[in-house]
Amino acid sequence: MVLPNGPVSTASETEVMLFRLVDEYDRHYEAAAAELSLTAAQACVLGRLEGPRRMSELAVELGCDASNVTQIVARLETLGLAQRQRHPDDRRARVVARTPRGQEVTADFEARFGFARSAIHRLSAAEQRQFGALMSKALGPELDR
Amino acid sequence: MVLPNGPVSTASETEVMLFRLVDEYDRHYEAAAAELSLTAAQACVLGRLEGPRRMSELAVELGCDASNVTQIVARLETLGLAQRQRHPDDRRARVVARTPRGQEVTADFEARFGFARSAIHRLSAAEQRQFGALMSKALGPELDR
DNA sequence: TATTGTTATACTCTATAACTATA
DNA sequence: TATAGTTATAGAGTATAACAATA
Repeated sequence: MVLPNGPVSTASETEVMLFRLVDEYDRHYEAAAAELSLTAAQACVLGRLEGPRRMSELAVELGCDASNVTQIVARLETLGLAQRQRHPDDRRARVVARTPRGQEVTADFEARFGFARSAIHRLSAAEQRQFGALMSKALGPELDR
Repeated sequence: MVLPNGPVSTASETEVMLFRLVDEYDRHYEAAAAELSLTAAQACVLGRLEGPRRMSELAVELGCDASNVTQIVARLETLGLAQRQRHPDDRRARVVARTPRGQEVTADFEARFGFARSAIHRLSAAEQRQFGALMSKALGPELDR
């Protein structure tokens, strides 16, 4: 459950909208994963395997402990969606990649998780640009990652 | 971990910004809770206790099972932040409310979780209105809850 | 009989600490 | 010695099923 609090008494209308936006986003994300019998974390990791990734890279990217990545990737491997191999240059390291089945599931997930797209497509092209610019400004200097 | 996937290949710039916005929101939420030794779920439930709430109400609102609410509220009770009492009119039901200490912690949490406010305050008043209107339009008819 | 909430159970996420293999 | 990853373990979120108390 990653739901934000409901609107607080001092919240502006804009804050309330932001809260709902985040809430809907997260709910749609989990629902799309569940439709494929995946947890959000599994869908999340699988989605990041555009190409072979090192375990450590994933941990940094997700901001979580390496042991956590180990477990999730192990599960994806059991499910036949990902595979670990030794890194050719550093035999301590491992690289994870999607299996062909993992590719399919990823595509399926992205098709189901249409929230971002469908939400944005309710806006005109000009509104989309405006929206992006406003989010960028709102996020401010935290953009570094 | 409720991180969305990284930008997919077909993602528009606007989608990428939305992804980052949601990501930052969730991270700040969890971090603020952790600073108070709370989990996100605990902070979430505590934040919803503006007044006495029925367990069943909370479950519906959070979109989760009642047994889940029982556990989280029980933990909040152990921590001295909330308290359950029998509903005066229906002795099957219970109402949960914050303790005075729970009030303090809630205020503290909201002060720490300044993300929404600080993000929005990077925008001018006119931009805030625009941003709110765009989010509202993007969310579309899902606003019913 | 239906509803509210709890308990028991099981699975997953997550982190910490200890460990193995490699550098 | 330091780094990459795993294993063992424990706390928490979550759902399902069975249950008690009340309606």
